[in-house]
Amino acid sequence: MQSIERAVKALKLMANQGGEVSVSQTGRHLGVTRSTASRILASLARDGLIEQNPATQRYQPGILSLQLASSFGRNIDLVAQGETELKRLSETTGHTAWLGLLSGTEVVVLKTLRGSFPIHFSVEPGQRLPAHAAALGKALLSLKDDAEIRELYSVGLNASTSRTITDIDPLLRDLAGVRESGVARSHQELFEGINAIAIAVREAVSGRAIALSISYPTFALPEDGDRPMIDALMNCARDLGQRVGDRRWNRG
Amino acid sequence: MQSIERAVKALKLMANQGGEVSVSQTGRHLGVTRSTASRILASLARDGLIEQNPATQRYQPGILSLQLASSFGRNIDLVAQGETELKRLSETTGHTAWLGLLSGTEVVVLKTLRGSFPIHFSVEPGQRLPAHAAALGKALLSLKDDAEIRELYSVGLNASTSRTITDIDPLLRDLAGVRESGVARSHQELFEGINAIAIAVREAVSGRAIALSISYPTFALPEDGDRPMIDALMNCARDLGQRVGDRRWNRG
DNA sequence: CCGTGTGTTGCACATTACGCAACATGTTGC
DNA sequence: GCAACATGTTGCGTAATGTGCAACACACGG
Repeated sequence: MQSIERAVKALKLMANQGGEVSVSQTGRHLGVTRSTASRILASLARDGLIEQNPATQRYQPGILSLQLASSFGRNIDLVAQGETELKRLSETTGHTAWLGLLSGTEVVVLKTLRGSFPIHFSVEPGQRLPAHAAALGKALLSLKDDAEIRELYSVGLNASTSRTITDIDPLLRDLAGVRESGVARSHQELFEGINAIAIAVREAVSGRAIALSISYPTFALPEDGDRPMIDALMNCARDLGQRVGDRRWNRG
Repeated sequence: MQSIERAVKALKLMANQGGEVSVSQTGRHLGVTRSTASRILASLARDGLIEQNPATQRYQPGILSLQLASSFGRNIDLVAQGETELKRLSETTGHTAWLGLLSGTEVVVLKTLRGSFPIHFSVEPGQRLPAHAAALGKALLSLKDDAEIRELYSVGLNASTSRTITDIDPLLRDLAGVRESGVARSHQELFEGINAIAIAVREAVSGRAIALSISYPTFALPEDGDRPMIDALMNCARDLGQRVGDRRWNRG
């Protein structure tokens, strides 16, 4: 169904462009004339999925897009259960708990929940982070095999901070460590002054995976290490895994 | 563009059905055969706007829908400014601050922010509430004239609690009061044990409107009335209105 | 084991979306 | 102030595209 697929591609472009596209831009991206692009966007706007900014004439997400997104995950057991786990995680550790899933080389943040700690950092749900720089992302990448990861990163790795891993081989070594220890870390690799730890949980039947994570300011790292936080994280991940049937937790 | 409009209608159905639709159901709703419905949904799923639940074979919102929604409002001044206002509102009053806009007879909740008060109640962003029962909704309805409101509610008013206004004439009287005082109230009309106050702000050029609101447990209503909360709310609404050019605040 | 419900795929037809061109409306540069 | 350009929208004729029908595959229940 050509026109619908073009329409969805236009929406994807919109999401990638920070929520605003022009007709011409869309036409170029889709390889169609401006007339077609105009008609596609007008059709999408007809029921409020997107809307045209009267000032700029550009198109942006509409109310319907919000309503759609609000029911995301409601019928996905892993996500619904994961969201309840977040509360426990932020309460026991006192830091910000994150939930995310992988989309290409990016992590989509589904939800964040701040803890009692006064310093707090997070992003809006729906935002994307480079997977190779985020703990969430590395936890999820570690579920894939090296060949697939090389394929994903054939275009290269962008740096977010001076500590970001920017070559594929060090990344694969890091991920091997993640598989062994079961925990992914990012120490200021995504944001200066922010550390994070993460664990992925996979649903047995569907193969779908999400990751739970804790982020905290680098200066708040305890003298005796992050072991307590990791234990809290592991408890949550294990409970979630048992409920959705992750094999890794169903051994003993 | 027929097929795209059908596709958007399918998405709308999905949002109304709590995030899951079957092919047959969609076909019936659109007045097309199952084959067409199947092709429409498959096309929407191709780039991840929706996805098919492998267990139930039904379709549900996909990752792309989240990404779209996350950029909603980023290019709408009124919404962006309103979100920053929420913080001040929840901090000064200690209660939960809400931001919403009208869609038909429903309020779409854009964002909520809890205050310091230990009891807290809210819904997820993107969720919809019946406008005639919510303070947010009544504030927004009060911007319309009676004829239009009668038209909107020609189907009738559903009750959410025993205190919900269920007839059009009392609603119009209530809204007349809102226009006069500038503040909309809902005392347990939407949820038992929850009160709320709200003020709408309109953008001068586009005519777009949002509402700011505070909700609090009924038992927490101070002896001396809700005047302090209303003042806080009015301050925020006034500041927001001045920044986006609401005429009501530009007199003196 | 049959009956019913569901989701998907070929196929032939004609409905529908396409590019082209033209128009309207800014926006930029001299 | 007037070109020169860029952008968004609308008719129109053509042909590509989406449509219903029918058949198939599969799951479920009696």
